[in-house]
Amino acid sequence: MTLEEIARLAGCSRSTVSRVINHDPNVRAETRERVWRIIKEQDFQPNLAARALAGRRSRVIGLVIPQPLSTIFTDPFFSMLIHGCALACDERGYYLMLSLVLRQANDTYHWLIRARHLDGLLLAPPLINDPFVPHLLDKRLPLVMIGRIPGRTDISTVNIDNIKGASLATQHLLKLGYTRIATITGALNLVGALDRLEGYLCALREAGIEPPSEYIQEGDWSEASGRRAMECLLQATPPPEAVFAASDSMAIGAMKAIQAAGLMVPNDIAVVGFDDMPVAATVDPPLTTVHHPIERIGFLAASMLIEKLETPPTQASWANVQHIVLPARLVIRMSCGQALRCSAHPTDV
Amino acid sequence: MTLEEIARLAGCSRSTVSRVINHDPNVRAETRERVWRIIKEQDFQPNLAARALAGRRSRVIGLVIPQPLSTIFTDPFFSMLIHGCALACDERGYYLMLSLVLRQANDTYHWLIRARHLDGLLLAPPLINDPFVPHLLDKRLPLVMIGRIPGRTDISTVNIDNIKGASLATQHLLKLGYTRIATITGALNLVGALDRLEGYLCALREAGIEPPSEYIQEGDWSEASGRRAMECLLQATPPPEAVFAASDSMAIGAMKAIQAAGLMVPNDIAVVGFDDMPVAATVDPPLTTVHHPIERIGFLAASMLIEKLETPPTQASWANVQHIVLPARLVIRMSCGQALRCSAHPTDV
DNA sequence: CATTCGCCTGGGAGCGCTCCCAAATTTTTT
DNA sequence: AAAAAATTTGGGAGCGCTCCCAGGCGAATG
Repeated sequence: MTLEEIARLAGCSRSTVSRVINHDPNVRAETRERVWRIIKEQDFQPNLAARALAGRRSRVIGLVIPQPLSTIFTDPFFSMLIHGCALACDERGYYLMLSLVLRQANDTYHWLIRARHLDGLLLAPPLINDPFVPHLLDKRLPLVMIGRIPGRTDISTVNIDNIKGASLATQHLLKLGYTRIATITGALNLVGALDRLEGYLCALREAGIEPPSEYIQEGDWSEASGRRAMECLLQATPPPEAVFAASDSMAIGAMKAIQAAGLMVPNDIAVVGFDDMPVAATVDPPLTTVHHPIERIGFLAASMLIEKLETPPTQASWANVQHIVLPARLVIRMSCGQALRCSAHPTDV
Repeated sequence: MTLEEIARLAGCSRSTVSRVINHDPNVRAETRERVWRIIKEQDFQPNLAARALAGRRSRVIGLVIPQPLSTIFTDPFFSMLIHGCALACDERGYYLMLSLVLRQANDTYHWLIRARHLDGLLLAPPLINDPFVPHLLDKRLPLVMIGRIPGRTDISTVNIDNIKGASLATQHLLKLGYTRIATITGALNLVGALDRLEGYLCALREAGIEPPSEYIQEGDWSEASGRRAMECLLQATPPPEAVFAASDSMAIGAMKAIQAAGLMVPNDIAVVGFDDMPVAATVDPPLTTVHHPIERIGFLAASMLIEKLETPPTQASWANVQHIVLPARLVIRMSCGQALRCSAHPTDV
């Protein structure tokens, strides 16, 4: 089944059918309807390879997550991100290709791009100074970054306001009266982790507090690392009264360490997380955290990229760089100790 | 950069370059080398869309995992499976497309297949009586199943011997002297879970033991479900001395339930898992389990599919159905209590 | 030495679309 | 009513490959 055959059945030409499929407005309403009816009737799908070859675009966009497969497929963060991207692609008739990094990242993407298989790229937060990014830009491949990249304003980005979010969380702890506030950071070779650390520091300094260096522990986003970091924090003298963890997983790890030490959250030590992942609401006690609309970010990034792809490069393409920064919002639950300071129910270790 | 240009640089014709790229033996060695050199020099990649259009195949195979995204991206099982498939594809110059099920599965795949975007499909274990499978077969799309599908021998499969594996695990517990052996099954709408249950039952019956129905608890593969199931088992009178869990996650959940009840593994209750995921070796106590070479299974399934695709359909295609069943192997660690019955070190709850 | 056979090589004919221009049709204007 | 303008339609020319057939060349054969 081809365009030509549909055209024959509809009593018009190949070109008209093509116009209908591509939503070209220059088709008489009546003709359009007739053609659509035949297309539906025959359950016709245009051949993607032919479209790609003739139209010089594949309608496939790649999502690159510079992390090992085992991380991508274990952290629900990525599941949500991918879901958001996939939804946007679906809505606009694009295909999302997860670029699975097996060999050298450079090679693989380079390959796909050169083979004209990819129209554009979504790039999840790369490591700081990732050599891959300049490599991609040189190719002038349409690119949207999820997360910001310091020192470059020529790449479109979608991001949450990490600094503000971390600030909000820390300020909330300050407001509750805690002064010995520690933090467990994410992996510090990621901009997001640095930003959250900065937000934490800013909030404390604004309150005139300079945290001792032992109050700043580096994690790697995982629950296990949160647990280890908290174990270190418990050794500090004096130990902190509250902890801001840069991710919910780490916050949960920290809570487990606290509970394993025979202490209680939030009565003995308050904990605040970041990301507001689904688990945050169901752990015990429910975790106070900063909401991070990951799925929405993925959706926006993919939409932005598709928009770019479909806008003819009339204006200088360097000019239409956009930066979307979504506001962070604090979700107050029990783990920070607000109303709960006297009514906590014991946890079931 | 096109075939034609490479040909010009190499002083030969488009056809010859095409032959070189496609490893056609009918090219003089000297010419072949010269052409390869130019290709490397120019960093040339043939246009995929053109190849797909002219060659009537896309070199893209789809991997369908009939599970919600959140499951796929959370269970390391799938990460390993995907990795295996991706490696095989990479090796043979194919692309793996994860088919993300957003809307109706039927629709999405139907779509991709009709648009000639997919040459073949890898299908991870579908639910029993999944209406999707017959749908796919009607299309005569090359298909390889990971896991078996009862009552159909016309689909190629790659699988581990689940029945034998579960038997081995149960027999091992019997050999250690346990007689009150319970099981935590996987989700029973999956063939794999049924097979593992069957293996467990067979082993017990061979030993002349008929387990009471309360010794058989259904889980859903998750750690949480293992924990819940174990809590039920602990209520049984008399409680079991040993538990065979149909997955490592559930086994770990069970161990946590046992430890939370103030009992010890394996001294009070022995636990055996299934899958031998990386965590199995690192939990405390290390988990005795059945090795499941998931990555290898993915690799084999993808290789088999590609083989099918590249074999011209000379012989009746219905005839070349293959079933690979990999043997299961027991990995004995500490959690079953073997040597450990008197030397267990306490766990750090 | 002419003939046959094998091995290489070149080029034509598409694959099923999109893009573009020109022709046909309709609508608006004078 | 004819002319001009706007709208709608048709078909040619590719996109960059693969497939196939025909032709060139040298070695083996009679």
